[in-house]
Amino acid sequence: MNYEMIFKALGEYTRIKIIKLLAYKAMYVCELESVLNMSQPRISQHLKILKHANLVRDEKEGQRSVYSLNKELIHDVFSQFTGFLDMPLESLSGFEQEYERIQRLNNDPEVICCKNSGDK
Amino acid sequence: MNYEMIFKALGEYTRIKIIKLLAYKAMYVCELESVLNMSQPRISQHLKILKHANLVRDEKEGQRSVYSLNKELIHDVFSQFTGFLDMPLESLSGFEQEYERIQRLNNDPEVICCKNSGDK
DNA sequence: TAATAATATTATTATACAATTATATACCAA
DNA sequence: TTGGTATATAATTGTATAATAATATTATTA
Repeated sequence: MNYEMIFKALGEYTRIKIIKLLAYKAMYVCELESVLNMSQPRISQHLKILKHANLVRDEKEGQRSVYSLNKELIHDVFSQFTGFLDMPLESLSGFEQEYERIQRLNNDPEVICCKNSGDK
Repeated sequence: MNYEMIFKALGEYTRIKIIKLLAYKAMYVCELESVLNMSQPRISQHLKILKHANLVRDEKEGQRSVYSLNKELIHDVFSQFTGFLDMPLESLSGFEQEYERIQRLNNDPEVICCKNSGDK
């Protein structure tokens, strides 16, 4: 689960509006266009970003595309990120070096940083 | 609750690392600096963004600052955003025009968009 | 098959963001 | 009160992102 990509996709006003509308109901691009009163390329490009983050799905219907919200992913990313924060550091891939450096800090705070009185 | 600001703050790799470390324990800037092995201004600037989003708090301790994670906000933003998605459109401030345009679409699909056969 | 509709993609431009370097501020200790 | 430590801010540069305008692609229909 790529938190950075998903939160980045969520962190933009136009995309939040699109997500909210798709939460209401699945829509064609042209419907989003009229409802949001925004240009078609603008909508399409934001939909592309949301799709890459797996936040929406699309289905071809002739010449149209119906976009729908992937609510499960939103639920999952929230619960998994909460779990990620609660997980012990030493068991997290991607934090090996950080965990090592924290251990070194715990053992010998003077050497690494905060030269004066290493205890808070 | 400013979803855009909060999700944007969450959507960056360095900040995710900082958040994870602060979830482990509150830390000084200089500790984050050594643990993440990143420059001090880089850390400080990301902390500033996180603080503006209310994701972290800081407390002065002499010349140092202890930063700690605001876990409640993370929990709140997740649950409130889920609620936001489930909320009926008509009761949402900021979606008045969109709601109106959707109603118009429902009444007369031909006029607004998707010229050919307005039903999916 | 020509014309149009719906969507996607590309090019361009302007703005936002991240990282670095340099500097400033505040606190502490000798 | 001088020197050093911890943090913050400012200036700069490079990259990423968003919006628009223009074009391409695909499906539909006349």
